[in-house]
Amino acid sequence: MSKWYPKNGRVIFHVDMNSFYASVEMAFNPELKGKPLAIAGNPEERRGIVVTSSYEARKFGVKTTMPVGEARRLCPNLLVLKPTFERYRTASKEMFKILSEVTELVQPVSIDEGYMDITGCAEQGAPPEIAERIQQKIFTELDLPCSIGIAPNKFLAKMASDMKKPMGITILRKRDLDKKLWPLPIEEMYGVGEKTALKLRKLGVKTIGDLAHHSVLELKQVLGINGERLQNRSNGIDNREVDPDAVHEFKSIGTSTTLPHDTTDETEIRQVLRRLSRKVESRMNNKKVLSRNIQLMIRYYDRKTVTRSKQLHDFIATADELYNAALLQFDTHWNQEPVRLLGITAQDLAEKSEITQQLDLFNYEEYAGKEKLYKAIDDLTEKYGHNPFQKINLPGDSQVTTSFQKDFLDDFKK
DNA sequence: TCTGGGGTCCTAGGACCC
DNA sequence: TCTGGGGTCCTAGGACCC
Repeated sequence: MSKWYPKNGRVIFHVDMNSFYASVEMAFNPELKGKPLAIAGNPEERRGIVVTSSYEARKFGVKTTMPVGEARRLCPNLLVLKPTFERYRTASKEMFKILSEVTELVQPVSIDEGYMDITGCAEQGAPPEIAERIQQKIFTELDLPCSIGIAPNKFLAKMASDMKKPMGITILRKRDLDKKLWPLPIEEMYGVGEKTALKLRKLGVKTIGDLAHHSVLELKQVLGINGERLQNRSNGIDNREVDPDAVHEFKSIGTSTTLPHDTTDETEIRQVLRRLSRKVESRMNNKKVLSRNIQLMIRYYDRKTVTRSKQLHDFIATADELYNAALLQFDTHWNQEPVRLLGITAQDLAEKSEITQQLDLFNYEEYAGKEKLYKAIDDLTEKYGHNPFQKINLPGDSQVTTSFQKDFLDDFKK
């Protein structure tokens, strides 16, 4: 047992669902099983790229991000379904529930993958046995295949889960690096994308092993701090912890849409911005957050993309406020060329409850029962769709309390 | 056949302050 | 007459991931 649970080390799992969206659709409709299937948007709306495909489709060369037209050409019998995110979210929740039964140290990283730290799970058996049980449970209860990587840290676990698919379980120990990790082409390393791979190739780095043994000085010159980090990873060094709370600490909420056709029509553009604002508003409401920095993204007909953001004086959350902030950015920065995509992202987020507590800065304790006050504010927020008090929440704010707010607070004075 | 939509992290320059 | 060094905030954009 000590062989599996070292005194000075960790045992990390990376659980990766195999072709998740396609597998969920197959679980939902078993008639799809065994058939070449792709999940993709609507080509008429220019959203027609493959998001996920079944292994049967992959045999024909169908790949993620491939336009549907090309996928159909490669695989004439391809079945194409639009994504049904509700199903995926439900399946995802069930999957993570199964992981949580093993340990609470589960960190979801996306809808279909997550890390687990099972260092303290010795009494549940050896790691490969635990992995096997998890895999079987997800398969029998949810009808979904997954691969699991077992390693002493996140990076190696991630690389391991990729090595055998579908339904693989792969152990990657430090002593296996030279045989299992280092021979892989540099492009397959997690964290190395197109640009970085190109730079590394220029340095003569062709494999992960080359990276592990390259001059760190040169790597830092070309890639900055990332060069050193990537080299550490390639040598199996990664101290990042499995953080179950990370999933709650989101930093931005954004939405974007590719227009059915490029446009310079400002009426149309405003309508789209309205729609995006409402969507961001509703997602912010769900997460009970406010934002103080709104970013507008414009992608032009030639795919050139600009982002323009602005730090605001107040925290905002309503669709109107989001729209106004986004429109201001648009009017200021649009270069009159045809627009292909628009996006609005709320950044610099803060929890509503924390902002409400800033009322304390204004010594509103003088008002009867804080809890009662907060309750009343919540009721008003519910009624109006936004917190009518947010404008007085920040110190140094030139905006004064409105008469409505004054009256309200006066009502609460003893 | 042209390339979606959701994110995170990092860098770099300018403004501003001490 | 010629300007250091450190720090933070803001903005824009790049790279990467699923």
